[in-house]
Amino acid sequence: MSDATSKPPSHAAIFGAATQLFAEKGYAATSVRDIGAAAGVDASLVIRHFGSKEQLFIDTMKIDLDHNPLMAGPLESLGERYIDFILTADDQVRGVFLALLRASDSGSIGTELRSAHEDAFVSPIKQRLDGDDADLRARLAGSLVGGLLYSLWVVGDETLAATDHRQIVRRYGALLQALITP
Amino acid sequence: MSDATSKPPSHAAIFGAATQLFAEKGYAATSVRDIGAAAGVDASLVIRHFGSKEQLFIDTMKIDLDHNPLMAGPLESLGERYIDFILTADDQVRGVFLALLRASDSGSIGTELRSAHEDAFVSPIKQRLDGDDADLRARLAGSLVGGLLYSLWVVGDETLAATDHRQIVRRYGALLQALITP
DNA sequence: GTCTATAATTGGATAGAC
DNA sequence: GTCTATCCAATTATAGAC
Repeated sequence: MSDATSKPPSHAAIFGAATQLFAEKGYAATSVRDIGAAAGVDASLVIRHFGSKEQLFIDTMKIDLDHNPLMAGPLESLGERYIDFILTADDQVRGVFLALLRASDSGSIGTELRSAHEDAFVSPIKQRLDGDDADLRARLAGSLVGGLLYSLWVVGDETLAATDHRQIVRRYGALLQALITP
Repeated sequence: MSDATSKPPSHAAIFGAATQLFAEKGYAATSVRDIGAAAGVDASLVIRHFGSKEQLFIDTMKIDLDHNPLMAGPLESLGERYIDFILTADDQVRGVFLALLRASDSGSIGTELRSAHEDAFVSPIKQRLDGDDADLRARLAGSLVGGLLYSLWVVGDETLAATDHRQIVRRYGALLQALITP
C-alpha cells in the first residue's frame, strides 16, 4: 500500500477484468477462470490476490456517482435535475447496480448494496433536507429513485425506456421534488 | 388437466416444496435435490414432472395479488390505499418478488418478472386512468411502487421498515396519488 | 509472483430397472 | 410413476514446483 512495488501489474489487470465482467454478466455468471483469462493470468492468481471471488466482487463493485455539481444547485429544481442525472448514468453504473442487486442474497454483498444505496441515493439528498422528518423523506426519495432504476434496468420496461427523457424528468422529478420541498 | 388421474400426488408435493424453497432461499441456493427431499420424493422425479429446474421455477413463482376490493374503491384515495396494501403484503409475495428479481438475469425468468411487474403494479392502475399519458403515468406508478419494495425488501432499509406504516402511507401514498389524479 | 495440477464438492439431467 | 445409479460438466480453492 505504501511503496510502489506492493501491487504487481497482475493485480490491476485482475481488478480491471473483474470490474468489467461482473458488471457485464453478473456475479454468478462470471467465474474466477473467466476473470483470470480476461486478465491474461492464471485463475489461481485471482484467489491469491483477493482471497475469494466474493471479496473480489465486493472490492470492485463500487458505485461511484460524483454528483457534487448536481447537489450544489438550487434546491427548488433538485428533483428534476436528480432524475435527469440518474437517467443519463453510464453503463458502468448500471452494471454495478444490477450486479449488486442480483447478488444481494449473499450476506456480505447485501451489506454492500445497503451502503451503496445509502451513499448514492439517500445521504446526498438527506444532507440538503431540514425538518424532523428529513430522514424519512430522504429514505422515500431513495425508494423513488431506486424504483426508476428497478423498472428501467431490472424489469426492463421498454416503453419507459423509449419515452422521451424530458417527460420522465418532468413527471417523476416533480414527485421527488415534493419530498425535497413539501 | 381434464381428468383427475393426470396429476399424481407427487406432482403437487413437488410444486408445494418448490414454491416454499424458492421463495425462502432463492433460485440459485435451492437445488433440485433439496426440492426432492422436501417433497419426499427422489430428485429425478422433479425433472421428470417439470422438465427442468428453470421451468419449475417459472411455474411456481407467480405473484398472486388479489386487489379487486382495493381497485374498486374511490379513485381519490387509491394512492394511500395501494401503498397500505403493498406494505401489508404477505411473506409469500415478498419471497416470490425477491426470487424473481434476483434470478432475472436469466432470459426466460426476466420475461417472467416483466409480466409479473406489469400484471401486479402497472395494469391495475392503468385501467383506472384516463388521458393520453395514462400509460406513462401508470408505468411511473409501477416504478414508484416497485421502488418501495426494492428499498424495503432488497436493500432492507431497517429504518424504513421500523417506521410507522401510516407515515409511509401518507407521504408515499400522496406521491402515487399525484400520478393517479394529477 | 506465477503457473501446473488437482482436490473436493456440487450441480442438473438422463437411462433403465421395477 | 418412481427410484437407483450414474454421467458429465462446472465450480472455488489449495498444494507445491519453479
